[in-house]
Formats: sequence, structure tokens, C-alpha cells
Amino acid sequence: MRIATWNVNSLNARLARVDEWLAYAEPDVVLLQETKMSDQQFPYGHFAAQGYDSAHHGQGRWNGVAVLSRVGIEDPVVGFADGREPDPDARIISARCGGITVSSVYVPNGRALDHDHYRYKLDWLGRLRAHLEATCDRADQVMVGGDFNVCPDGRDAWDPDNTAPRTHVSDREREALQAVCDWGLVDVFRAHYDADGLHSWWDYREGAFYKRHGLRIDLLLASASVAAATHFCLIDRNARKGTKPSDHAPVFADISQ
DNA sequence: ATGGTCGCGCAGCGA
Repeated sequence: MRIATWNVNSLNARLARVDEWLAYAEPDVVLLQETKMSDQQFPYGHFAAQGYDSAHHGQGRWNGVAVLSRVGIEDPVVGFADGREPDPDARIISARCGGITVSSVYVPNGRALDHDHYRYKLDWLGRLRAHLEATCDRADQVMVGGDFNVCPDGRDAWDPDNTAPRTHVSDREREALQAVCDWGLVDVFRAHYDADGLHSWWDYREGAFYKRHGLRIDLLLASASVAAATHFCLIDRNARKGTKPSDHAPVFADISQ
């Protein structure tokens, strides 16, 4: 089974690129972020015609997450099930696809270290761990994929020597991400590749993609059984090329059975 | 050069 995650930066603007990618990558499950549309606008029928059932959690012009699956979608859960107040943003949707409990997550950007949005980001990662504790068991087959807006370590930023404090690489963000992983999840891409310079996002400005000035912030976090069954993982940087690309490349993992 | 490029939506914010 092939499970992918992709921040499409507006599904309306990216629909042709998504169709193209579904046709050649043939993923079984796709976790989308930043659809930037309402549930009423989501093209359920368009994906059904390509063999994918879908579940969407949108709010309109910002955020929005979805699951596409050609192996079934059971028991979709919108938002956090952690017993707290609802998240005001549409940033997580979960479902069971082909026996694996998947979540598509769009972690807040943070904006700046002294910004309220940074505190929201740290709290959001805490809520993600609480959501997993409330809804899953460590022994389950679980895959949490999405745009985490955090580089797990220095290999994941194009400029690891930049000592200026900034979002995406700060200690507190990395600790909050590590706390999610400590529940029982493995960064399956990193488990397959040690090298630096393997990025999943590049700014549209400054020709960042061609200079290889990127970040690896799009992650697939798998529970132990799913990580052990993952035999291949890739960031498809070809999808960042060409006409009207997203600023993120899709990442996928191939899982036995 | 203190910007640069997108998307949304029609000004200026968010990323």
C-alpha cells in the first residue's frame, strides 16, 4: 500500500497537478493539506471518478485537510478528539483506510518566535499527541502524515548553520514534535535516508528550488508495525517542477500488505 | 535591492 502526503497550497489551483500525480504515482491513500476550500467546494465526485473516496475538513480560504483513499475510508474524525475545545482551524482529519488509521495534519506555521501563533503551534502539537492517546493504541497500525512546519533536525534545513532563532528549527518546536513521536511514531523517510539536503518544501521566491534552499517539513510518522512494514519512501521532487507547482513536494511510503 | 512569489480575491495578509 502506498500512502502519500502533500501540501497542495490550494486544491483549486492544483487540481490538474494532483490529477497528474495520482495517475503516475498511483497512491492508495493521499493526505492533503491546505486545500483552501469549504466542504461544499471539495471535488468529491471528481476524485470518485478516479477511484478515490474522500473525506474533507475545510473552512474556506485558509487551511483545509483531506484524505483520499482507494482502499476505503471508515469512521472519519474531523478535528481533535482530545476532550478540549474545538480547534478554530481546519487542520486535522483522521480515518481508517485499508486497516491503517491515518491522519492528515497541517501544523500551524508559528509565524515568529514571539508571536501568539507560535504558542498556538506548540499547543497544537501537544493536542496532536493527546488526540493519538485518546483515539489510538501504540500497537495499532497508525500513520500520521502532513505538513508539520518543523524540521526534525539540522539535516532537514538548507542552512543548518544559521544560528538566528527562527521558526521551524527552534528547540521548543523540535521538542514538541519529538513528544508526538515519543508516543510511538517513526519518521519513516528519515529511517530510510541519512543524508542532508533532502527537502520537501521550497519558497517560491529567490529561485529557492533550483538553489536547493529548502526544508524537510512534510513528514510521514508511522507506528512501529507500519514503520517495520515500510520498504520504500520518497520525496517526489519532480512534482515541484513544471507549470503551477505547489511549493511542497509529495512524500510517500510503500508499506507491505 | 531590507525585496523577491504565490493564492485568495480585489487590499493586503499568510506562507
